[in-house]
Amino acid sequence: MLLHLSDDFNLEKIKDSGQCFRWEKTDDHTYRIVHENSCLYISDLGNDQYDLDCTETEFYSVWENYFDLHENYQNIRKKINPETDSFLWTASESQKGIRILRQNPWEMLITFIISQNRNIPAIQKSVKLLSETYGTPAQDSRGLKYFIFPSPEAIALSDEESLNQCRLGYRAKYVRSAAEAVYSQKIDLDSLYQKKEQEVIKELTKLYGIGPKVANCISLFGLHHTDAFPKDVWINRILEKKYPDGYPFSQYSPYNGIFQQYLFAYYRSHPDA
DNA sequence: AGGCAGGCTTTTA
DNA sequence: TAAAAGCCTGCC
Repeated sequence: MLLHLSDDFNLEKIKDSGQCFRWEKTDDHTYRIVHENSCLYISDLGNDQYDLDCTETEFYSVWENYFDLHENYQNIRKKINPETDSFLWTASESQKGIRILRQNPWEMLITFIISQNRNIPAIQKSVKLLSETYGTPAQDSRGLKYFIFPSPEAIALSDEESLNQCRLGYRAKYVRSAAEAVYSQKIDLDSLYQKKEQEVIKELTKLYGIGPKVANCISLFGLHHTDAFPKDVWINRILEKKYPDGYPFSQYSPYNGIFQQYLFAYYRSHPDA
């Protein structure tokens, strides 16, 4: 189906923002995206037009929500004042087009445990290996195979040797432990959607291998708590250099997480800014 | 109690 | 060789 969008939407910027690790560029304008049980080819045709190889029914039941299209990002960016916060304004102008995807919380839990102390290509590699080892195969609209992200059960019951072959390193024990916690219902991820941010972080950091940074990533990217603010090495450098007198979190609530993405993506592409 | 150094698997640049 | 969307453990 053909889709016209007037709000911020840039596939390349979303892909490069480091929130999704199962996007694959298939040609200059097209990405193949795996989300839960579905797989989508989406092409940027220019002039705010997009071609999606799905039915309207599937678009409205799956992808409209996945891309967070009910939210107006242009409007959110109006909270940024170029006079009082020139750095965030520059970052947002440069990186507008990023959206916070509504991804699966269980997948984000595992993905961001894997992310610690690694760069993005290495994260993609492990997520791919996990999916190919423990996920269910399916066929996309072009007849090509893709893998649905593994269930908690599949990882919780996996044998140690094959899990180690997913190149998780010392994180393998964290991944297994998290899978066991979800599989045994020691933690109920869906219940976290309604809870307050502070409570969510508290629950998540109880899990082995999940500290404040990863918990905030799961909250932002898996539960769509747009006020969550992951502080990684890059963000800490920004806060030190650009906001020595403090960052105005309360002013930007409840969109701290969205603005964090602009800062993160901008600083990574302009490390000397 | 709370803070901090050291270690950790593997990949990437 | 160092750094990478960090966290755990042990020591003070």
